[in-house]
Amino acid sequence: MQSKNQSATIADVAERARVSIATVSRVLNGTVPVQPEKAERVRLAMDELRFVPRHAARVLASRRTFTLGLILSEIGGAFFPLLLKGIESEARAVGYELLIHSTQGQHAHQRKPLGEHNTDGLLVFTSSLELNELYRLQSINFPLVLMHQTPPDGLNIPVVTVENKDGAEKLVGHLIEKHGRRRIVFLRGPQDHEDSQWRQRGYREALKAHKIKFDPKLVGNGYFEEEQAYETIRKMLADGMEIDAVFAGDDDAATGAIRALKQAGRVIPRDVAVVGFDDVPFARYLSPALTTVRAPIEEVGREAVRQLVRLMNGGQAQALTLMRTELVIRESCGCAPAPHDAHQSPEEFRSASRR
Amino acid sequence: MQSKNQSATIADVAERARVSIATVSRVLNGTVPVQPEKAERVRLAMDELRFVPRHAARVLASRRTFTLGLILSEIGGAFFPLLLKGIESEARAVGYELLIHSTQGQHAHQRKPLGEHNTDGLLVFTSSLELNELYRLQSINFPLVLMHQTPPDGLNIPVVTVENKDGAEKLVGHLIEKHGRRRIVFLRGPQDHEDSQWRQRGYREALKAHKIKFDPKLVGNGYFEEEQAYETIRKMLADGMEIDAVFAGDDDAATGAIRALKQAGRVIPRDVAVVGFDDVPFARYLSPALTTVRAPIEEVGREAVRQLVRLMNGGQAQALTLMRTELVIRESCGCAPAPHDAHQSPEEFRSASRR
DNA sequence: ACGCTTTCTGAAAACGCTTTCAGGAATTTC
DNA sequence: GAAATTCCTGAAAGCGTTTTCAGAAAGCGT
Repeated sequence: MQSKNQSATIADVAERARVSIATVSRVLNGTVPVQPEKAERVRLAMDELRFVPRHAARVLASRRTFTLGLILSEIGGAFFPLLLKGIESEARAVGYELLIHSTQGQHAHQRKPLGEHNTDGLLVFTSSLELNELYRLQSINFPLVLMHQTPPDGLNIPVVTVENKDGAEKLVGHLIEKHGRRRIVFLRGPQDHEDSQWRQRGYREALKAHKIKFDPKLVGNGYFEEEQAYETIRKMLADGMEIDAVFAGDDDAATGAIRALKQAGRVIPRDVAVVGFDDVPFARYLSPALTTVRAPIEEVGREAVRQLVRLMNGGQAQALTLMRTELVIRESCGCAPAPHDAHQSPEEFRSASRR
Repeated sequence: MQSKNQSATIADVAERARVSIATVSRVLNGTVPVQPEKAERVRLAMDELRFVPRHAARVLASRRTFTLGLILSEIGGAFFPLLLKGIESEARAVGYELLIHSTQGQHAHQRKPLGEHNTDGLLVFTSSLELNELYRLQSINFPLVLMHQTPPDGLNIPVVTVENKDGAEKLVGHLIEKHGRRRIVFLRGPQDHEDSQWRQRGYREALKAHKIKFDPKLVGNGYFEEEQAYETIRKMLADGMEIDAVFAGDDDAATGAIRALKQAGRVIPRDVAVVGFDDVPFARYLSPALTTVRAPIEEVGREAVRQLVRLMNGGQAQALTLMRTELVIRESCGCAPAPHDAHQSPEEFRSASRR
């Protein structure tokens, strides 16, 4: 029955174990008890034939894919790997495979790469899925969890994100209170990125709380990217804009801001303080070490999977999961390095002692 | 026929367009010309019914999954996202979905998560797949491409990797020739990581070429991880070992080495030079800016997909694709920073924008 | 107008599983 | 000891596509 270069099927196993294919399926899935002796025969036959169930057949018959999809706009930056790590590890823990797709800007595809036809549920990062696709999936009751994006009007999709506004407010407050900064640039992220909008709100509230007038000129585009942030700060400096701090939107942008400032001969943090957001792994290794806000990104990924699993099992998910963020004070805001700080460099001693 | 909350099938479309399901399938896949008028009716019906083909049914019938698998030991470090980005973008470009699985140390799973049952081909990073599974897949002629690992004896699997030995040799040579270092530590990666072995070979050849006796004590474990490297260097220093340079195995480990050295009060590069490998994005932002070897990691990912596609299409793949590496001199080796600041050399601007 | 290709089409057979259904054997209940 | 229950099993009906096969329709050269 089993041709030599064709992998074994459940029928081959059944034949060899002298049972029906139904029984083989049962020992495979453990759905219903099987007489131990037969079960053993089946297991033996599976081994001998090196039987591996065809996933597609299984999916087709059971209408479950045991796969979940992750859809995001772009792979890149220091943020992404953390998120992915959280998602992947949790998905694996609950026995799901992970299908990844990045839309990479192009929203136009007719045939949707990820959806009810190949996954049991979808994790959607920021605005990587078109609105009407979101509506469609919701309307067929397809399990969906949003990350870092609240659902559009009329949609009731659980979301997992971090406490952006609060973090930004504390961060900017710190800059004002502890370091007396008043001309603080904000580098916003991509237009449709909700994190950016919340952070901007936090920025403005901090200003307001300290009676500093909001100056729209101090808001520039950082796009959460090193290069873009570099360019924006470079231009501001070239235009002779007076600034004494930069809240860079995220850590990638902070990196670019630092580069531009150093290039222009500004000393950080003496002349201009720089702070980021996220606390990605390399933030502490920047020079000076970056003051930022720690966002539990990996945990966001894990939690999103958990919520999705609840949904896929027919349960209810929490409408909003807001992860706490935490201020991480290092050097780039102007705070002195800790006495024996492991990350301190000679150069950093210098700028610190000059103050 | 189509119940309200059940998504449409090809039969629903056929009925509405008054054609057979075979015809629907044909306009779906464009396999065989269909009378334009009918084709239009079919397309209309598909739209109206919001028809999305069930992936599983398609896979089962066609015996192709249009999915490729990526299997790796761990998601993490600065290396991984670059690789993934290359793989994902190329996979998308050639119309394949990407299934990801990390073995995360545990090699014991009986049921293989990725294989011929759910993918058309597999990308295997380092030694993330057991030997016998590799043999099994090869024996059934399953398309396989190895990344950063040469195939075990008897297996003839194409591999894509980077020129490790050459890069390491040049790097260590530079340390010796230009900076007169002679007590150079090498932090090796995980035991089974081939990159590490080649780099170590390059390290030894450079020593030999300059008539420096190899001292096994100077070889420590870095595991390609910040924390491990930190610990190893810390211990070496605490033991009073005399060293004047560290070749850290990779950039992550270099970061840890730098931290340990700074903490012990050593000035980099004056007292101890530090160099890494890979040139991950943050390498240039370390302080001092890291001298390292640029490995075209993203390109490795892309090329691996290309080779795999050739294999999946029944063609021949190149047995070995060796990507060139390139020395990137910055400050941590002892070379003077560029005129204004190391973060600003035109060369670095360019490469920065590449990411 | 006649055979002969060439195009297009539909019926039906896979593809390899899960799941329902009904029945036989074994066990329990009274 | 008969009836009722429980437990296990196999036959067969899907799951939703692609693909083969044979035939109908249309085009072509003479």
